[in-house]
Amino acid sequence: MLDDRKLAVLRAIVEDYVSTNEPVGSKGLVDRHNLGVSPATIRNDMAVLEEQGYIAQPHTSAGRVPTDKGYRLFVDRLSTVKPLSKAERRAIETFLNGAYDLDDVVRRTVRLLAQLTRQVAVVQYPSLTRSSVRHVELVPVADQRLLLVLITNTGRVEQRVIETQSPVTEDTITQLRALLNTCLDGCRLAEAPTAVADLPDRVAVDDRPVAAAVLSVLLETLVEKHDEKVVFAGAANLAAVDFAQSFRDVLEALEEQVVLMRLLGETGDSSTLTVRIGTENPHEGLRSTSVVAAGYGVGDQALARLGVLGPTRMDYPGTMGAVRAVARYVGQILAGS
Amino acid sequence: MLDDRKLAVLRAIVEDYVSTNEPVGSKGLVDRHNLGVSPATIRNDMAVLEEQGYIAQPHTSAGRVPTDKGYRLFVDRLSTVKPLSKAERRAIETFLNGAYDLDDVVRRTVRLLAQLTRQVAVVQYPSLTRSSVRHVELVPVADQRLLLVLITNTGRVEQRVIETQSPVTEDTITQLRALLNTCLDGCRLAEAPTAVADLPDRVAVDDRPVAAAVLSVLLETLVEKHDEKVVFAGAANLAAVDFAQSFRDVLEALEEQVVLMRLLGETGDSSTLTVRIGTENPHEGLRSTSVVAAGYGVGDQALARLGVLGPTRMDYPGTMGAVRAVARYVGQILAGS
DNA sequence: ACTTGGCACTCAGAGGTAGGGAGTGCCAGT
DNA sequence: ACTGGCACTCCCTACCTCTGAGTGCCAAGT
Repeated sequence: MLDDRKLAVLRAIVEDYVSTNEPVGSKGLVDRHNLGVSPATIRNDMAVLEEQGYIAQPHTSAGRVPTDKGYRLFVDRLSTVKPLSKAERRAIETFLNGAYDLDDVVRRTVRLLAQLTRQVAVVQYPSLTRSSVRHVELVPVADQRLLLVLITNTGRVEQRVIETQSPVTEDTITQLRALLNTCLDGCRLAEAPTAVADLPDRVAVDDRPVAAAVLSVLLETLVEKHDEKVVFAGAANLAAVDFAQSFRDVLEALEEQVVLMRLLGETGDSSTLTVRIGTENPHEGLRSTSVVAAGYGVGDQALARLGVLGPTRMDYPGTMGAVRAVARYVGQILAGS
Repeated sequence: MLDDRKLAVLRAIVEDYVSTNEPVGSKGLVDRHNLGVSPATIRNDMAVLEEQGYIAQPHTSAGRVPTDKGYRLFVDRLSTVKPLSKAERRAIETFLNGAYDLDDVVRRTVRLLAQLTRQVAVVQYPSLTRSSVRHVELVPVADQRLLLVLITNTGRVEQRVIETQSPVTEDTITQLRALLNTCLDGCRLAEAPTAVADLPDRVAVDDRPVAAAVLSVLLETLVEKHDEKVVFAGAANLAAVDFAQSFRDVLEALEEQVVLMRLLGETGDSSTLTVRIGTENPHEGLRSTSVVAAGYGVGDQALARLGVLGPTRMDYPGTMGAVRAVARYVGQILAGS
């Protein structure tokens, strides 16, 4: 269907269009790439590519522009992920090594990624459910108020206030704390609810109301999937682009946690790059954007995802290289801390 | 210098320009406001106002537009803060009451403020230094690694990892924890460093290296002023405005923590509204924006600030009302939790 | 069967021009 | 001190033309 030269032409069109942001014509193509044939021949190829839906004309008598389908083919078969330069690698290292807690790691990562790609970077906090309990802490903060602190092996710390019906003694707290930790230590968060289900039964009758209150808050914390935090940075880079739709839509989408989550896609294996181009995108307002995302995590288990959002007209090889490199490096950082 | 009518004219100009976004002329002015005089008279007044620098013409034969100086006068002497409607008050309550921890309070506040004003909202996390210690927790997370958790009376939780030279026993941790809490309980963070200065001297010789490590991390956490977190939301609302400079500049400024901090101004008394108009602004890229900010906190002590950023052409009375109301309400929420 | 040069055709964008209209400043009269 | 009248300015829009890049197609060449 598409011989080698036609593919080469498509690749050339994508590359030129990405770098110039102008519809590319047959003449310019043969000038810039040595294709060994005349413009007229290229025109024929282009006609075929257009018929098949890989490229399109903004209007008659203009050059061609890749369609989403064209970019898709380019990404799948015509490009290779571009490894980062030494300088870029070093930048990643120095930038991320200074981080001192999870919050800081995420903040730095998202800024780094935005800077590297000159686009909008999106980073999801390591998922709670896939990680495991490192420690549970129960702290009295007032007469009838406790603070529950949950620390996971990814360094994430969750806190919730618990209101109790009656004052709680120091002893009860100590007992509960010990109980919680024996039940939960090292436990996968996904399995935690069952591990603590019988908590109220294991304390003195007087303490049961308190235990129940603690339990309910704990469960709430554990199942809080929708709370998976996502942050973004580099919105300013959007200004450089002119989108099909107003980029108000894009900004609005970015401020919606839920949309952002879905944008990155399902958490799958680590280090698998996902590319979602234009209309492949779930969200209405992001029809003219593409997303390059990857999972990251400790070992080969992905804890969460991170990625980049930009115009469909994007340097895919470069962006993919940056995303992959950053994802790997963040994984290492998390494993080491 | 400026008689009452001239002031009324200026007020009318500001109001009209804010609502229509078009230079306002003498004819329209007398039509929409009953000033009781003819356009020609108004023209004379406008000439004076222009000469004094309160208004300007974009070009000859166009209407007048308020200058920064004009807005300043308007804010200082010609307008009153507009109280919110009942519906808006209720919205604030329902929106903020569901919050379950500090993070959530801040997140909700910033979104609420953005929605109410249809502009960019900026909220600073309650400052550490002004609040006091509610509890310190020390948790072993690995052989040679401790987690220090600091809980303040504003509900803020700070965590830091501590690396120790050698393994630490459970006993040592318990002792240190108790010691820290007796030293620090209820202590103002500003005074905390002196309160714990002698920590290493109060433990057994063997434990001193550990105590020193803990102490240094704790001090680090306490003095970490530059880390004052600031968040913003509602960037999408910027799209509706056309700025003098590219709004890339504005977005870039918003993503800089430092700039954002300075934007809100010095933390002063609670509930004092600060308005900074156009060039009064410290930052280069924000010369065509105004900031309305207020302190918020528990009681009359301001812990931090929050505010709104928008075009100089802004509904000042309404914005000021919203900022003031939200600041007060957040203060209540913090006090009650 | 593919490639090529030639050629007529199309159409977006740049640049130029004219007319309308909103607004002003000034002046003389009340 | 205010007002109506009037000449003037100049932005904005609509309309025009013209240029040039790019195309599709065809007939000839390999």
